[in-house]
Amino acid sequence: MDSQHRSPEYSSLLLAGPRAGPLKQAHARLVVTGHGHSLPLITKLATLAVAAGAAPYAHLVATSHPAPDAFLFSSLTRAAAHRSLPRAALAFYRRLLSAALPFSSFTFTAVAKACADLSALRTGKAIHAHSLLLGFGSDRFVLTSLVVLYSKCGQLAVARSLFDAIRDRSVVAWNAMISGYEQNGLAERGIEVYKEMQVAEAVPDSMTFVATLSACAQAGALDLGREVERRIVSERMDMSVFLGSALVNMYARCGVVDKAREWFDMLQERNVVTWTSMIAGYGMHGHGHEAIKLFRLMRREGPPPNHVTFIAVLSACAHAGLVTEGRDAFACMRRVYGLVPRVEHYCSMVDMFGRAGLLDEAMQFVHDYIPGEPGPEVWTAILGACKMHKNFNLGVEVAERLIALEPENPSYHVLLSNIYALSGKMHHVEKVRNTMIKRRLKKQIGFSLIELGGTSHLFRMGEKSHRQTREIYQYLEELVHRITAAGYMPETESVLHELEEEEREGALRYHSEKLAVAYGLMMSSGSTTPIRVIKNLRICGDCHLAIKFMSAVENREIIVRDKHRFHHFKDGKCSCCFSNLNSTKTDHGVPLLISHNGASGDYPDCTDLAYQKEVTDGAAVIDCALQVTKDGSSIDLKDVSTVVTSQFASLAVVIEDIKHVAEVYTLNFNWEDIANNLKSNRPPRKS
DNA sequence: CTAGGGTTAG
Repeated sequence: MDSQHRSPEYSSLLLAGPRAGPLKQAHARLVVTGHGHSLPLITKLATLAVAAGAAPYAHLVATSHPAPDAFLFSSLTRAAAHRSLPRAALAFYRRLLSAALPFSSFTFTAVAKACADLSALRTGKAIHAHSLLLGFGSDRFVLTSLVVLYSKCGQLAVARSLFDAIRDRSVVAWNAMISGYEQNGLAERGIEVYKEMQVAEAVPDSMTFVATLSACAQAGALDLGREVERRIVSERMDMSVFLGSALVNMYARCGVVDKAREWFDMLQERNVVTWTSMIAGYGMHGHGHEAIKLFRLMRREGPPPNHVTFIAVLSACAHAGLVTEGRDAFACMRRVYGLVPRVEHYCSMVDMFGRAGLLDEAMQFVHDYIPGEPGPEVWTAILGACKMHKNFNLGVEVAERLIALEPENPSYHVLLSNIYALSGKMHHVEKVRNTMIKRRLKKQIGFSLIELGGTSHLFRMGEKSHRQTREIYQYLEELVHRITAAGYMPETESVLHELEEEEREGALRYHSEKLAVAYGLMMSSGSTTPIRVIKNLRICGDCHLAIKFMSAVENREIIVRDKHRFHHFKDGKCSCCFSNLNSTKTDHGVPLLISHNGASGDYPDCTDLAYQKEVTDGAAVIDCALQVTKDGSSIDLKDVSTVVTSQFASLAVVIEDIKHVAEVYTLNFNWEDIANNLKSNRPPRKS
């Protein structure tokens, strides 16, 4: 609008835009016309160069200026962070430091994002401390960027404490916190934040819904997913490709494939993620043919598939026994799309041959296609096939190879003992067991969840803490009698030491998934809605068989989502086994609400302890640095020590963190004085 | 003569 007020030089820069070639021409013009030292022009030039991806050139332009100012380097820092050039952003930030130029909060948001992109926790902490030293400790933009930083580095407790410290939280801050939990596998906590947001009457935007739907997908929280969908529709939100994909993904991963497809068809815009989510949804539920059909359509009229698409396609083929289709897909991956297969693709292929009983082909594939020495993932896939098709000699060989590769990994010992158990060599099973005990190797603990009437019920093997324990066990006993009468035979030997499974002899009938399913059936007899259970590990072979029978004798659809996929049990069959896949009908109607926590949540493990420690340390750093005066030149030692000694446990951490800031950013403090002062002001120990 | 921040899908 005011282009007539701008100099021709400035206009020529704008005209060049974020393109390296034209920018260099404009640069030449600046030099020739004598504007080569104009800071505003050089700033615009260098910033555009960063936007063009030419960070080294921008760096050269900026540093060759005789008197660069703060505006120049902070603009460059921002531009680089924005273009996801984190290393360049940090380099420009260091220029500001070494030139002793002033900082603004804008610089910190940029450089925090750069650290987040790099997952650089140590540098990120130093930048955090530095921002505190300069008095930006309560800037809501800086705090939000730090929430993202600590989330990306897996430090959720620190992220949360910073989030809590934000006064007047913006929707961006809420979104960052929801997505932070979700990305770290703590979907339940993300959902809690979404609910807190409602209570706080903060206004959500489309990113809020995208993040929340992802959390729902991860947690299997179908009811909340539907609620979010209703809001999206009733508020007439713009259906961006992000939002659309999030909806497809939510429905697909919650097991409502038809609804996922409805959205998929309805969307105006579909990209590779939308297509991949839908294909993966089909594959996960055993609809291999649908997956392939959609993949073919994608090849004809969709965006080019990528690595993730091929993982979905190959896994769908493996589970549906579509060997020819899988082979074709694998072949076109590199030839047509130039994608180099990764270990996941190799594993899916091996798994595919293995499941189809083509063990020789699997071995041949490993030999012909996998470059170098195959990794443990590939051997594990081979082993799965050996187990399935009872090839004990090869199985033992492979398991021993795996143990040699990673002696401390408990799951390989479990696999070996499974093979021995299946082949009836019980004395070998005992030997492996003893080895595990001697080396203190423990299996992961499994649990299953079912949500009824808005309350989530968690079961571990042999769980006795539920208030209806007696009824549940009684119900399960009766159920086992009935399925036994129908022909069920416990897979005793294999279950005795099942893969990644709850163990303890004689307790196989009380595996967590059996308890959860029994509870669901008991509490809803007479109903026709499917039973939905989520398990954190893979379902065990015996439970798989038992639940097939349960679906028949109870005439109920039972859906179990395990670590890898969905199992739709109906009429004595499961959707995951292509050999008995006759009915491919998906669920419909209102299912029992299921909730699930991916990692810690209510489930007692060591995570919460770790959280406690983080909170203390993080709070101490913040409190301490807040006591430091704004220009960073002097510290009131008394104030610092008062605060820090109240957080006595984390004294060392505080000193270390601030020291690190000083080293990197050449701030001159007298560390010995500070340390001594802090120590002498320690509170008396409790007697 | 110079901008303007932090958050999204498999």
